[in-house]
Amino acid sequence: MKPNDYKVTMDALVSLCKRRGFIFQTSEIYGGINGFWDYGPLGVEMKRNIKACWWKSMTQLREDIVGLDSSIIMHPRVWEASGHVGNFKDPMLDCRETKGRYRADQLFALRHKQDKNALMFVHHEGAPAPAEKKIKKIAKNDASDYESVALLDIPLDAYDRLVGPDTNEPGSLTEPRAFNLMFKTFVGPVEESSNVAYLRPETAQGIFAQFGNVLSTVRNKVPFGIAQIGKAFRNEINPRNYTFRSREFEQMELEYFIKPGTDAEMHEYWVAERLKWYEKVGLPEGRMQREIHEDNELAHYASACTDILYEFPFGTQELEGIAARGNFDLTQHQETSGKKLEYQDEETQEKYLPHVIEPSAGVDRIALALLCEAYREEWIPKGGGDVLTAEPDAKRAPEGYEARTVLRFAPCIAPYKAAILPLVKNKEPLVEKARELYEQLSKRWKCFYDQNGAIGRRYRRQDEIGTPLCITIDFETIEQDDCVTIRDRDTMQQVRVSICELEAFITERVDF
RNA sequence: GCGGGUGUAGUUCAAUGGUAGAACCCCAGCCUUCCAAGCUGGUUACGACAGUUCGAAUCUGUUCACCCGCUCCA
Repeated sequence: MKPNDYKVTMDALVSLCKRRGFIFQTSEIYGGINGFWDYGPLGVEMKRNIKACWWKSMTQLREDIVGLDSSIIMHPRVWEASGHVGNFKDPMLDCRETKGRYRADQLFALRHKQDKNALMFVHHEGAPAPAEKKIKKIAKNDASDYESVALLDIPLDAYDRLVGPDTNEPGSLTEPRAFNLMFKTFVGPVEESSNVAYLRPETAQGIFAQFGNVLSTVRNKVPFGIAQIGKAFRNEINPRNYTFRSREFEQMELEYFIKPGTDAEMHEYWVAERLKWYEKVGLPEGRMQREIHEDNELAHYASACTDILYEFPFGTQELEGIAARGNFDLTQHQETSGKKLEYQDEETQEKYLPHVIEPSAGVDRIALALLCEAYREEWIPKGGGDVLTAEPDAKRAPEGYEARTVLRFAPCIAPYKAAILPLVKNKEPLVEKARELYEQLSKRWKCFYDQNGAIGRRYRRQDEIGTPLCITIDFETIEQDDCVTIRDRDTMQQVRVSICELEAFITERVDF
């Protein structure tokens, strides 16, 4: 089995994440709460590294993008303008039989004009034909004896006489329930409706709402972008797959404002840019997919949308969506707020609302993908030779081999960049030198100091948390050459490096 | 939201309605000159709440969480 073919099981990964402090269930001592997760000491380092790599690639390595950190709670009218309030306050209902889900306000029922206890036939708005057929077939009546009534006007105690749009038996429809995916809260200590506010369901709207202020302070010219990283909240109906679909999550969003008409070209550019970034943080092309949304799947304001997906053990799922949103959002905010958000093109003297390309990525999903991708169980031959990738179902390594678990993170993602290890701990000069080196290197990188137990055990422990480099101080370091042994996580090969060249050596291998 | 499954130590697993055990991990000490060595000692668990019972990890109910399949995912 080739190393790249290894496929982790979620059980093994979840177990390691807890054991080593990457991810914990939130408030676990109280039994947890569905859809929320905590990042432990290693997880938080890893997640910060993901965000730092993104932030650097956006705001440091290019001069056309600036950052923003907008508040999580914004004026409620932001969400009216964006469409989030209007689109998600609708009551929905389910069919127990077909498992279908419908918007209650889009359904109507044919009700017998005289017989109030007769069966009623539910149909979609403007499409009564199937229900009329059922009147003939099931109720043996004439459709002209029936009148159409909005489903929301049907009393709940009559629901057992409703025949659903896709069934022939009554009583399969549940009561309508309000589905609003936004978290509600109150601003100020008094809980009244005039104080209702929402936890943002996406960071993007903070960018659009501040478009004017940013534009007037940074003097950037179109095309230019505003980047933001932050928490967002959605009351997902069904959180699933470990941290993949959480109710509280972190987004990295870029709104890249462009000249109208360049949408297709810029959209393509950003899809390519983002794929390059994924490759750089350790998600190889082979496990990534692109999904291009067809015209009929697009939201009404979008002209193109491409999802970037990763092959998780539980299925191929979305990490990032890159949408061409036209000027929908700026138009909405301009209209709702009454404030001009136009951009003046200095060359043409033309005023317009820029169009926007929106690469929107989920930090937690990327973290999960990176963990899945990095996880390997390997069999190491005791006498040297080729390392084997463990067979998934094998309980233990074959004769002559030892098992190791390793997270093969890209170094820029690894929680610790290097472990500093004195070869033995009961020889004071070694410990002293190691501590000195640890303190020196810690000024530049997150490092780990460990003196406990045999050196081999310490190497394996670092393998399991993905530390790319182990730096060992031995007697030669002290007595002879002022060099250290650097052991590589992936190859397990060792090289001697002079301490004065150490920082350059590490920089070359771990920096993004 | 529907259906199915599972909850015992950090992890993986035991325990006939009657004293909750093991392995690995972890911690401390000893030892140790490069890939999970050894010795000694140590910490830590029945998801929660009710009920049945003289007695519940075990039986019943409720609930919470996680997993699988559907569903949903602006």
